[in-house]
Amino acid sequence: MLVFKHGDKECNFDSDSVILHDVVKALGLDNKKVIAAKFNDDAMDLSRVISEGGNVEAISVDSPEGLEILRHSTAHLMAQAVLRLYPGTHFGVGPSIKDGFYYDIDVAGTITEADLPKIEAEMRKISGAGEKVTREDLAKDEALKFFADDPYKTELITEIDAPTVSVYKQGEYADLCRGPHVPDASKIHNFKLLSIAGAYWRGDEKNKMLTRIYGTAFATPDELKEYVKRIEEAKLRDHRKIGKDLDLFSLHEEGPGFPFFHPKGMAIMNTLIDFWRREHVKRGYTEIKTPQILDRSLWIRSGHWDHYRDNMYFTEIDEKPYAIKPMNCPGSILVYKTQLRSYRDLPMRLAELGLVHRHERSGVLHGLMRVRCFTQDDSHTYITPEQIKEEVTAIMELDKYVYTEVFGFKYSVELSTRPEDSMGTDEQWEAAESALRDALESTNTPYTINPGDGAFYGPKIDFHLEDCIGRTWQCGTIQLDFQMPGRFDVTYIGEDGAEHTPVMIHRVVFGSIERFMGILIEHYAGAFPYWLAPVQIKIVPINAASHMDYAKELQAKFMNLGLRSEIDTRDEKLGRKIRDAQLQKVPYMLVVGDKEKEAHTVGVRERSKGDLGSMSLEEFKDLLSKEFNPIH
RNA sequence: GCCGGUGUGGCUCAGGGGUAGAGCAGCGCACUCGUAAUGCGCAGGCCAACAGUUCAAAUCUGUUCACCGGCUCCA
Repeated sequence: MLVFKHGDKECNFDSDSVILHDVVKALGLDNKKVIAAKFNDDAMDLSRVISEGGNVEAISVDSPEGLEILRHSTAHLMAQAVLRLYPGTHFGVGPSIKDGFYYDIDVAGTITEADLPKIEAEMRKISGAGEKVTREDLAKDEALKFFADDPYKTELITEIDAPTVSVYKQGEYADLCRGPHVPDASKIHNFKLLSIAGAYWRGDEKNKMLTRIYGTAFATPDELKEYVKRIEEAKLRDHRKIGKDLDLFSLHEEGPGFPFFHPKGMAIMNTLIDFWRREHVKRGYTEIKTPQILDRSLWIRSGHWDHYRDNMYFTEIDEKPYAIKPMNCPGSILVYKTQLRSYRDLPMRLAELGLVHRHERSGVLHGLMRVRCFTQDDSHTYITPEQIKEEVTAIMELDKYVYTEVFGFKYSVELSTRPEDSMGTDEQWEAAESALRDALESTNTPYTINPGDGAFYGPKIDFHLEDCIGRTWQCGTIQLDFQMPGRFDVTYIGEDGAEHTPVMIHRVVFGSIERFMGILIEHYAGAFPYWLAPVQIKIVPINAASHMDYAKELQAKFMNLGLRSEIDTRDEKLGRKIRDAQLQKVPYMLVVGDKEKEAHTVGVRERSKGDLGSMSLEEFKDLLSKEFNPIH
């Protein structure tokens, strides 16, 4: 007799084996949403035959686990449809991912986005027919025979470290797969194929490029609709579109990856820099500036020639080789070394807004997010080994303030360890890594480890901000460096009167100012908070002729106060001028007509609150002073 | 760099072997207007570049460049 339990419920079967679905039913757990079940914590198909007792739970399609199974099964459904439409297609891998699934396929000829509806229609046909999904366990050699004409599955099977593998079949399609899956295709209704792209087999660019089809599936039609809407909203926030609409920056064929900033984009960037400088002065930093182009020998000495050459640009001056800087550290070191330094000078925090150039492959360029030249809000901090923890903690504090309090981002922290291509000894790396770990743990900062992703000269703590679409962007980083100081004979005189080698911290907060702006544009959807808005106040005269003098008088006052204002000088109707100011996302619109001109007031309209009525200029300034503003 | 797609006036896009079109923006004129689009008119493009096929190319072919979606890489 087999005994099954779910919580305090129990059922018995007077047989040697039983189908899992029957157990689920007997325990009263079955309903239309159930697509799989857990037996002793292992997720399994409902059709699985069980020959021992144990704990059983139903997996519903609206649970995270169920959704993952649904999407995985949808990938199989798609594969079956593709096989019908494109016989002879071979299949790579087709997992479920965050927000959906993909399948990498090797198809004769090409599939384009225009073919997706056709594939989707075939999928609906199969789903409508309720194609059964069945599982079979095969010994490895049987499986190899079964998939003999499929090079991808053969490669996968060979690497599996188990005597048997499972194969899922639905109609003419069969796939090597761990499962579990929905019992039949009729469980799959709410799906959509999204896009098509190339992807290397097993993610290795040395391998063949397969065709990847992305899609998604949800438990309910509403959730699918919601998701599609979210993608469309994300498109509206695209910083490349908003950057054009709000006249912030542009990109040109003449300089791919080298963004051009327009006056309004510079207003934002300069405000960010203003904020950055104030914050750094408060925290004991001083600022330097080092050249764009430096002798190649410097880059050989720093190790960049050996480890970073492929990303660098080179040039020649008077027949001598030079390099365009991809990082600011060697320049900073030259500044440090201009004097003999004492332990009393440390920590020495040399900040630099350095414009660096890095060669990026053409296919990766993306608006402001991925460019070939950008400004790092860098600092190189020279400390004694004893100061590591305190200094790293202080930087983490700065990051937290900037990310959450000023900009309202969520972020996560990663510790990246030694990469393959790196310099230094194991002991140095171990010491550096444990110093960073210590700083993270003593501040109770949750973090994950990203093995092998450190810089070539040291491990790092990375800060990942989450944007409106849930994408994460690496911004801040804190890198511990035991290499450069030694390479450049950087020293300080200790209390003991002897020469010592300082530890160097490389760190950025914004990361790249250009990219940070891109993230902010998407984060705010162009509606920058008052302190950052490129145009803070739009003055809207009701009548272009008779109210212009007053409008100009107001603007002069705002200019004096250092506020960014514009007058709409067009001979248009008021409604039109308001609409355009709204579309430009200007925080405050000041309507001025006869009434205001006479009473020396302004009609205030706030972009999200609407008309606030007339008030004196003093009252309006008072209103502005209540706005969040970290540079006051 | 790789795979696929795209490239037409400032912007968004239609057209597609017979010599280029719309809406918005711009300019002009009229209206002088109170919180999300006033009307009429004018002007603006060697259809990404270069080669080729053709009597004829924006349209077909090839190459290059840029952009878009991914992959790999990355701040």
